[in-house]
Amino acid sequence: MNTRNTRQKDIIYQTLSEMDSHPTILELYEAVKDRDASVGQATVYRNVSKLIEEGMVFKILTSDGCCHYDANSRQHVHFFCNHCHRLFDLYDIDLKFLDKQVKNSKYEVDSFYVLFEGICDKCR
Amino acid sequence: MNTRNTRQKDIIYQTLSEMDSHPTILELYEAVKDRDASVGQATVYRNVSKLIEEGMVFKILTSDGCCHYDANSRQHVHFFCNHCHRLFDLYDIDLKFLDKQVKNSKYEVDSFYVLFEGICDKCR
DNA sequence: AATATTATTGATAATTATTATCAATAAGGA
DNA sequence: TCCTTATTGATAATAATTATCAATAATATT
Repeated sequence: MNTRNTRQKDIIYQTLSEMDSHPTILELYEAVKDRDASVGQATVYRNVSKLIEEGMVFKILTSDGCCHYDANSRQHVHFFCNHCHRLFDLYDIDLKFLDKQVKNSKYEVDSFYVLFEGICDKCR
Repeated sequence: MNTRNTRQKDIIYQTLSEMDSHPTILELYEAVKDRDASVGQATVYRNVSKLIEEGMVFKILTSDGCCHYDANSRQHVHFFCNHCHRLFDLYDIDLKFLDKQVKNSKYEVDSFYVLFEGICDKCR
C-alpha cells in the first residue's frame, strides 16, 4: 500500500473545488474548518501539495507573497489587480497559439501559466 | 527631494544585470557582498522592491517557494525545470498574439508573465 | 471479521523568507 | 558648508512553510 484515501483529503479537495475564489492555504483552511473543525492546518498544507503532484490542483503565483490555489482545470489566464489585490480568472484570452508552441517545443512542457497584472475594471 | 540615488542601489542593480541566472534575494545578496561586503541583506530586499516598482527589475514566480529576480527587460518566457530546478529564459516563444489581446483588454494590463514548467532538454 | 502494518493525522516545534524598527549615516538642496 | 531627511545596517518581529512525533485510521493480510 502506497497512498491512502483519507476523509481529510476528500474534504480539502471538495472545499477547494467549490470555492470560486482562489484561496491561500489559510483561507482554504478556514473553509475546511467550517466543514470539519478537527482538520489541522498542516494537513491542509500536506494534501494540497499532494493534489498538486497529482495534477488535481494548481498553484497560482502572484506578486503578493503567498500562494493561491485553484482546483479548476479548464485552461485560463489569471488576472491580479495591483490595487485591490483581487485575483480572478479570464476565460476570454485565447491561448491556442501558445498551446501550439508548447507542443512543438524541444522541452517537455508539462504545464504553462499565464498571469496578467494591472488594474481591474472596478478599480479604475 | 523624494528619492535618492545610493551607491548600494547602483551596486545591486549592476550586479543583478550582469547575472545571467535568475537569482533569489539570497543569491543576489551573496553576489553583491563580493563587490561590497558592507551592504546589508535588508538593503538588498528594499532596493529590489524599489527597482520592481520602477520597472527596472521583474519578479519571477516559480513553484519552488522563493522568488527569483531578473533585470532583463526584453520580453521572454521563463522555463522552470521541475527536475533540476533550473530557471532559464526562452526567447523563441512568440508572444505577439498575447500582446495584442492584452492591448485590447478591458482591463488595464501593466505586465504579463508566462511561465512554462516541465523537464528541460538536459534532464530528459 | 479480526489483526497487523504503516501512511496519515493533529499538535507543535523548527525553519525560512520577508518586513518592521531604529539609531547612525549620507545624498543632495539651500 | 550646513541642514533636512531618505536610506542604511543591524537586528527584532512577523508570516509562511516544513519537520517532528506519538496517536490514529486506512487497507492488505489472515
